[in-house]
Amino acid sequence: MVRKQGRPKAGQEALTQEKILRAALALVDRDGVERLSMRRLASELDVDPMAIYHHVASKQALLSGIVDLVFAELQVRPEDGATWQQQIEAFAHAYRRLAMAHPNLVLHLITDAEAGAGAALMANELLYRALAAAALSPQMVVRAGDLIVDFLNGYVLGESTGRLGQPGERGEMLAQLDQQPAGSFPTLRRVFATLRNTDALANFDVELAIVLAGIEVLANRNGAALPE
Amino acid sequence: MVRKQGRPKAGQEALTQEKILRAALALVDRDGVERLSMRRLASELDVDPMAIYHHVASKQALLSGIVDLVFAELQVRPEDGATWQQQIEAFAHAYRRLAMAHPNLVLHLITDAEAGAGAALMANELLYRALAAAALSPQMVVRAGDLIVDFLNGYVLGESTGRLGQPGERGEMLAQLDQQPAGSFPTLRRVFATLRNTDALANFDVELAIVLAGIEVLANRNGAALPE
DNA sequence: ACCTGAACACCGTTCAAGT
DNA sequence: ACCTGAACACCGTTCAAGT
Repeated sequence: MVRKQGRPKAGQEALTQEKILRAALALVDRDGVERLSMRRLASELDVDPMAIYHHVASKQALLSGIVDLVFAELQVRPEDGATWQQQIEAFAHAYRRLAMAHPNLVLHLITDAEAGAGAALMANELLYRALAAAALSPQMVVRAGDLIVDFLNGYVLGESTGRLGQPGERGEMLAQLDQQPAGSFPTLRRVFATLRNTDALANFDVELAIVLAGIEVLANRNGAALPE
Repeated sequence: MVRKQGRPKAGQEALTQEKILRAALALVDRDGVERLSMRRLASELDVDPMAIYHHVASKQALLSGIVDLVFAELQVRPEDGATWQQQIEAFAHAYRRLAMAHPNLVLHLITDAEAGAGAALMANELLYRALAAAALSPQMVVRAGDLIVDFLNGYVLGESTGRLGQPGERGEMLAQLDQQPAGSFPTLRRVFATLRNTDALANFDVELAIVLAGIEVLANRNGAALPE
């Protein structure tokens, strides 16, 4: 329990920002953001709590650093022969995979805008390239891009907070519904009646397909494409 | 600063759950969720911090209570002559209005699934009724409903965290872009070049319209509607 | 029954002091 | 230059004590 004071001698590993961020990410992945504290992190690193402040400015900066770290993993290799729909699907899947690799961080991933800003740039470049290939006007490229990002954020947020617990079950909602007076919420009952014990499945892909279909409609309806 | 101890006499207003929740919501609306603490709330109510625990079980329960309170305000009057698109638009606008009335709470509104569960039931009933009217199969009603909710959540989250600060400016992103080496992010530059100083506008409605167009495509493509 | 006040086990962060 | 340790101003929550 006794630690050396002062600068570590050669041979001892020094504390670095990278090492701090990695440890913090591991802690968040394991226990959740709310269990991340400077003091816990320090004890994880076997270091005085205040040592961390020499490498990161504040807890806020620590979290942004983790977000950056995770966003840096986002890589979509642009396939050349792919249609614009396939490009967007590839991006969407990469984004979802990234988010679900760190479910406890999803809220911050989505929310901490100025962290991941660099990654956001790359993400939008990919997205806009695909949308421009769909022959949308610049205005519509931006709107369609925003829509896709909004949808993705909403989806991964729902998924990470366990909106639907397990395949097939729509847990809380069905439970709630069963407590309501008979005759209330008729449409809900009708829909779920035909759905109970239906396997839940590629919801993500279906929702994305609807969005893409909507964008396609707009593309066909809309003359002014991006100038080359 | 000296307060009476024990049960308040007749004539003095007693502390109630309702009063606590209202004060907490006001505090959140004014200062943000992160400034909400039991102790601050108590001092706002001119009461010992621990008095609150007699009416709400924990801070978590307090937050859920606020979320419930806000969701209870969500009311969409179903217009009879409306098309299913108009019904969904009405719902979407009501949801967005609700969220933007309490921007500091949006994250919890979206995230705290088991709070607002009752409101979620009503919301989904409205949504499903509209989608069933679009002649979608039960499976597709659920997917389309989820998509709309995902989109709405993603949108209001972005809007509440100031994704785009003010009309016309895409602040952070443009700033970031200007710092990058020339030639990088070609599509982004091309899109924004034709967009700078274009007024930002009814983005929400455009994004929603794309979603509705996508759902319409699916409705036409898909035979098995809900049985009456 | 309802409110109080001390206490416990935590926080993030500052700052002077060590090596 | 880098790490430590005490200190400050906070937290949420428990529990015994007041009226």
